[in-house]
Amino acid sequence: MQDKTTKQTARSARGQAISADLIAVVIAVTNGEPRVLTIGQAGALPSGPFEFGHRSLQSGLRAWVERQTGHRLGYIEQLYTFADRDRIGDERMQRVISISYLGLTREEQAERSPMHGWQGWYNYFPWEDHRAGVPLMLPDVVMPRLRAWADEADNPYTRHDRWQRVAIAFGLDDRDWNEELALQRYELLYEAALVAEAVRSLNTGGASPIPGRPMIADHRRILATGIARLRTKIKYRPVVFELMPPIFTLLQLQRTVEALAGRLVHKQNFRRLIEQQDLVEETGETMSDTGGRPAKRFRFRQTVLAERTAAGTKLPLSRA
Amino acid sequence: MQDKTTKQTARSARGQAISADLIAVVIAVTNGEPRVLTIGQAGALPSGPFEFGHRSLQSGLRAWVERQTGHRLGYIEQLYTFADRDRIGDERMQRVISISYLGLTREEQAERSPMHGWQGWYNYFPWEDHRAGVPLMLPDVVMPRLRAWADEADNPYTRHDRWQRVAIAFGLDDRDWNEELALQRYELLYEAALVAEAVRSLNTGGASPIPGRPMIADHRRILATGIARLRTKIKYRPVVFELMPPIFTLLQLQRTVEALAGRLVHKQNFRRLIEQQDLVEETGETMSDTGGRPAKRFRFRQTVLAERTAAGTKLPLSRA
DNA sequence: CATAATTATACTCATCTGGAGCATAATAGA
DNA sequence: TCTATTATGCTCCAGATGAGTATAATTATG
Repeated sequence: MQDKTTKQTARSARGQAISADLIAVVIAVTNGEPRVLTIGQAGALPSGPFEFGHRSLQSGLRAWVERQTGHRLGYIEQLYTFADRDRIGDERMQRVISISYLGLTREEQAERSPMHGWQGWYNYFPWEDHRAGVPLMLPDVVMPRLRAWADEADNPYTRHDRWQRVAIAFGLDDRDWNEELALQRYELLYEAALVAEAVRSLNTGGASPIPGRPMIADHRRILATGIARLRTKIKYRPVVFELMPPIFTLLQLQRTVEALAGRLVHKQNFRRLIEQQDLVEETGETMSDTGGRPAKRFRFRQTVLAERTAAGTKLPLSRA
Repeated sequence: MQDKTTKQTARSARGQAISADLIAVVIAVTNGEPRVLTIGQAGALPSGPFEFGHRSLQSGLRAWVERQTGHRLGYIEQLYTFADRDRIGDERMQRVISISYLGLTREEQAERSPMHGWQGWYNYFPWEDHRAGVPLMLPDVVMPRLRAWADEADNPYTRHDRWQRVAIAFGLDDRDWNEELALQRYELLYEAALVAEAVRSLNTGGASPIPGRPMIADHRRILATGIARLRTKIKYRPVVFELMPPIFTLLQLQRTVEALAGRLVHKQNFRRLIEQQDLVEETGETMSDTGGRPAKRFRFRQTVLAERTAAGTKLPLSRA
C-alpha cells in the first residue's frame, strides 16, 4: 500500500525530460597565482551536457574538460547542483540541472593546447586578494556602495539585516576578514547589483559594476563556490599537494597556500604545522636560487594520504 | 570562435533526455534517539522526480516529502548528486540523476499522518552506536568478516590496502573511533558484500549479511551520507538546534548531540563549550522532573545564527 | 526523616595548540 | 666586508581542551 505510493510517484518521474550540464572549476597555482581554467574569451568555465554515453558524472566531466581544453583532470570533487528557473534551452523552455565540480591540477600539463586559458582567479574577484593588505577597492568602492544598498531599503529591519550581512561577510567592525566567505560575498554583491551579471539579468540600469571580470551565466558564482570550498578544505585535508610539483620547498608550499587563501601566513608557524603533521619528507637536496640561504627540498608523503583523508574536528568527547 | 565551441556543446545537450530524482534524508531526535523519516515499509526514503512545475530543487523536495509523509521541512541542505548506471526507467533504459538532501526537524509536527514512519537510524547502522561502548557485533561479527575479506584478496598489496582501509575506518590498532566515517564504513561493508544491498546486487550468494536493516536501491548509502555529514557539521555549525524544542535543558541538548555522534560527551566540558560560545540563554525557569537537582532551562539565541553561520578553521595566519 | 541515588554546576589542573617574535644560519650581491 | 634576503630553530604566552574533584539541590526509598 505504502509501497505503491512510492512506485507511482517514481513512475511519473520518467515522463519529464530535462537535461544536465556538467561544469568544471579547475584550479592550478603557478608563480604564486591561483588560476582557473577557462574557455572562450575567458568568460566561461569548461562545461557540457551529461550524455547517455558517459559512465558517470565524473567521467562525463573529465571528457568535456579534456575535449574543450586538452587538459586531463586528476583530483576532482563535487561542488553543488542547482536548477535555476532562468536556465533555458534553445527553442522551447526546458529545465537544465547544473552539476558543478572542483578540480585540482598542476598547470604545466597540456599547456600547449590553444583552446584554453588559465586566468588568475583574482581577476574575477579582485576584492578577495588580501595578501598585500586590504585591497583599496574595498574601502574606496565596494563598502560605500554596499552601505548605500543597505540604506536604500525602506524597511528598517531590512536595512539592519542587510548591513549585518555585509559586516559579517566583509569582516567589518571588530570582526576578522574570513577568506572562506568568498561565496557569500559574491552573492551579496550580486544581490546589491554591484556585479555585471546582476546588472545584466536584473536589468538594473544606471549603476556601473565594481571592478572584477564577469563570466557568462552563473559561472562566476560557481567559481566563487569552488574558491570558498577550496579555502575551507585546505585547512583540514592535504589537498594543496594536488597543486604542487613533486618536489618543492616549504616556502613554495606556503606561497601556494597563501595564494589560495588570499592572505599571508606566519612562516615559522606554517613550517611547524606542516612538519609536525608528517605531511612531507626531505629529499636531501637543497635549492639555492632562492635569493638567500638555500632551502631544503621536500616531497609529499603519499603514505599519509589514506590516514589524513579521515580527519575530525572538535567535540568535548570522553575517552571512557 | 571559441565562444562558438561553447554554445555548440551546450546545444547538443538539450537533445539528451534524462530525469532527476530528489531524495530526502530527514532527521529528528526524540528521547535521545536519532530517527529518519521513511516511507513504505520503512525501507525507503521520501523521494520523487524533479518536475517541471517545481520552482527549484529544494522546493521540489519539500513538495515530495510533504506529499509522501505529511511532514513540512524546515532546514535543508544538499548532500550529493550521482548518476548510476544501474538506475533504470520503466520500459526503456533511461538515465536517472539522484539529488539528495539532508533535512533537520523536530519529530512532533505532523506526527499523525499514517503514511510515514520515523525509524531509529541505528536500526540501519547498528555498528554506529558507541554510546554504550563498542557494539558487540563489531568484534564478534563485523571485524572477523572484514578480516576474511581482506585476506581473500590474491594480491598482497590489495590485502594490505583493504586491511588498512578497514583499520582506519573502524579505528583499529591505536587509532580512535571516528564517528564521522560512517559513510566510509558503510561503503567498506558494501564492498566486502557484508550488507544485504551488496549481496542483492552483486549476487554474491552464500554469506548472510551482518545485522542492520537494509533499504531499497541505494537509500541506505544516502542515509549514511547524511549521517556522516551531520556528524561532521554539528561540530562547527549550530545545527543541533534545528532538532531541539524551543526550550531545553543542557542535558537534553547533550543527549541530542550524543545521539547523533553515537558517542558520549564529557558533561562539564560540554556545558563550558556551549556557554562560552553564547549559543544559549537562560529562560529563568527550571525543570525539576529530571530525577535530580532541577536544571535551568535554556533557549537558543537566534542572534548568533547569522554570525556563527560563518565559522572558520585553522591556518597559521598572521594578523599583520 | 535520614540516607542513597541522581542530576546540576562550579572549579581546578595539566596539556596541547596556535599566534608572535627573537636569534642564528647560509647565501648572493654590492 | 657589509647588507639584504631567505631558511630554520626555539621560546613565550594565552586560550582551548580533556579530565577529574567538590558541592548543591532534588527525588526515591527504607
